[in-house]
Amino acid sequence: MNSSQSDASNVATPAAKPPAHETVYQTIRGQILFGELAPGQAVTIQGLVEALGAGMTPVREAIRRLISDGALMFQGNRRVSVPVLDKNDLVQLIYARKTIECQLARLATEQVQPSDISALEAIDTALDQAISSGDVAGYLVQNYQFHTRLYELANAPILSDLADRLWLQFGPSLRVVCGRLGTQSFPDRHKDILEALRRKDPELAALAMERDVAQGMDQIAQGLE
Amino acid sequence: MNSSQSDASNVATPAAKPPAHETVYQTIRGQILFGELAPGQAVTIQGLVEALGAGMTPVREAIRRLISDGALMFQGNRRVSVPVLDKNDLVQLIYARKTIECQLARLATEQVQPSDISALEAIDTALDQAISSGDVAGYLVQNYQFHTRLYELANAPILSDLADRLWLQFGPSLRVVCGRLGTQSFPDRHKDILEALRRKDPELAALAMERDVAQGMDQIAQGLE
DNA sequence: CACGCTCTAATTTGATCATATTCTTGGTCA
DNA sequence: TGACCAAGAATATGATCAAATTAGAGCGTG
Repeated sequence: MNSSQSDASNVATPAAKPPAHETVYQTIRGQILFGELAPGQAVTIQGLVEALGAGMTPVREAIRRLISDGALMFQGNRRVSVPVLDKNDLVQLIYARKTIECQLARLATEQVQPSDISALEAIDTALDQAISSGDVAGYLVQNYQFHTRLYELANAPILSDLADRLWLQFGPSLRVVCGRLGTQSFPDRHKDILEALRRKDPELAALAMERDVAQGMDQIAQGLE
Repeated sequence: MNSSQSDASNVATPAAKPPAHETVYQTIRGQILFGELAPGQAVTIQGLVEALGAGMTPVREAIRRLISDGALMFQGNRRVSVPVLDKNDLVQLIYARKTIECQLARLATEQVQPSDISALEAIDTALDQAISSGDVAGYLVQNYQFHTRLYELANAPILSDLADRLWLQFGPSLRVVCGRLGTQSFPDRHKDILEALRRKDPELAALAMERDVAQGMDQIAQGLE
């Protein structure tokens, strides 16, 4: 009868430890968005089991989720790899991002509070610092954070999920491009988005978002040669 | 020598039996789209294990995929259920369906072949028969088939995946509505889509698709009271 | 004689299952 | 009413089976 656990865990556990498969999922997801996994790279279950020190079942479940997300690809035989985008994929992603994320920007504008704007400004400041210091990984994280936080404001979980899915698909390619070009050439469209939020002008926000999306996807397109 | 399998199995096995988790996934997916699972219904792993006669691991993986698809919902504690749509969800689904599926209709129109139109007409005929005979399940299947086949023509896998995801989310609710109202009140917009395909007019196809989507989603909206 | 091809064996990896552990829940008793 | 307890379900592990890729040896040919 060890009291180490039962203590105060009855009514409300403040942070009921996340299941292993969730932790594994978030870890791999982060690696795909920001980190080690590059387009075309093969992903093995047993490799992840050893790398993450997790069991086999949680890793398998996480991989299934990521395949469903479009973040990983099931290669017909039993191989799994990070997808490589072609021109056609990119055109589709551009269309989807523009329609979905512009709408999220509109919805967010209608509901935004001053405190929300402050939080986004803080992220944008961190983003600027990452750019000026050439911190590619930091840039990617802050950029993703900015969009994610903005979309949370829209109170539109279904559209936000769709946007997340899209980010997982172009994330690896964006990382490769940024790794090649560095952070020097990013005019910051987020200032325009923030200005639109302050004015509470949905169409202006959508326009700024469209430019931001176009710019980011252009980077990737150039990276494809 | 039976040529069913061994023939030419060196280079490319034509139908190398799908893994169990794939089979289970497709089965549950079908049940969500057309069948037994209603919005709000609880789904247990062990229940599916017994119902499908499958092992536990494949069922778990299939459920993770379906949760990622938005077809099932993870209820915080370890419970899983079929999501219930509210008004806000429906508004988002309508926007996403219109933008994604209209674009798919445009792309399909640009690439459609006469044989493709014939195949779609055959599906539409079967759909009409299902409507006139009051076969709700048949209507749902043929309707889904019509859209899926059309989207395959667009040669846009990323957008098609997004559309599939959306269908999985409103599928259960559509089924409930159809079960209540029967099949009598469905003016068939597919004829307009087929006409646009024959004329190779992308914008006309997009318009017809928008009407079809609006009509279907309207049914669900009325079902929500 | 050397180069290349194919068939086979071994290793690596994925798929599945049986089982132990942990957590939620509903009932029961003080 | 509140807390404890038991039952059932989900999570997680490791082992086992099956499939596929790779490496290597043997054979044939230029």
